[in-house]
Amino acid sequence: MASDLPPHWLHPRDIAEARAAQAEMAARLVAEDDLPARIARLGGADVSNTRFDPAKRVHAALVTLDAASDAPLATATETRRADFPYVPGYLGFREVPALLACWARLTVRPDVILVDGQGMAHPRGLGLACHLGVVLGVPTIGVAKSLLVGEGTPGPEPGDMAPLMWKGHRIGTALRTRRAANPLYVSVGHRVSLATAVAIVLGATRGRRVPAPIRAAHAAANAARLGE
DNA sequence: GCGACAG
DNA sequence: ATCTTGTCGC
Repeated sequence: MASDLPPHWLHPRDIAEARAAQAEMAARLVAEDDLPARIARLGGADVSNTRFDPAKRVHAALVTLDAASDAPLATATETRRADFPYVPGYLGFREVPALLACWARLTVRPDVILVDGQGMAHPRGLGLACHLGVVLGVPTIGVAKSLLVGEGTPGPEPGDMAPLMWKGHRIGTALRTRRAANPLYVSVGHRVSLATAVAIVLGATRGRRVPAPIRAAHAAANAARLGE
């Protein structure tokens, strides 16, 4: 399993090496639909950090929810020392390792994972969601609460959207999921088209700004940090 | 050279 | 990401 993964994804020595690894992963990225026609289970991924922690720990969480009821079907968390610092544009190298550990122990696997971070709406088209998706070979969607690059402002009503543009090309969709709340920035992660990604996110929102799978993952990651 | 900058 | 209560608005 780990044998056919890019050689540098785990511990790049420096930014230049990380960039090269992203280029390798970008070459494997699939931006078209290649997932079940009917999504029965939705996954959520998130990582929380401990402020001023000398051990530099990260607390990752992966959850699987029943797509129709939002009922939790499985949860896995992993706490470990971050082996890579937070550098805008290279978040995957900091968070993916712990998320892989979660995936290994997740008893019920989702059809697609909603990731708290950018997908292709990234300087080199390889945000956290793409990174996780390519390494796992699983469909993923990037759902960010703020921008890394690009611009686009949707109308005020839930469901309103605007193309997320950057340097003359479309990299995602700025989506209003709740009135009077900042938009969400949805982009392709892996094996999902942008249109499908947006439809899935909207379908998991239900009146709240952040879709249920990510809210659940966020709660699980915080529990892991505050608990033991 | 000066900002901007997911989590 | 994290530090933090009440408060304004739909």
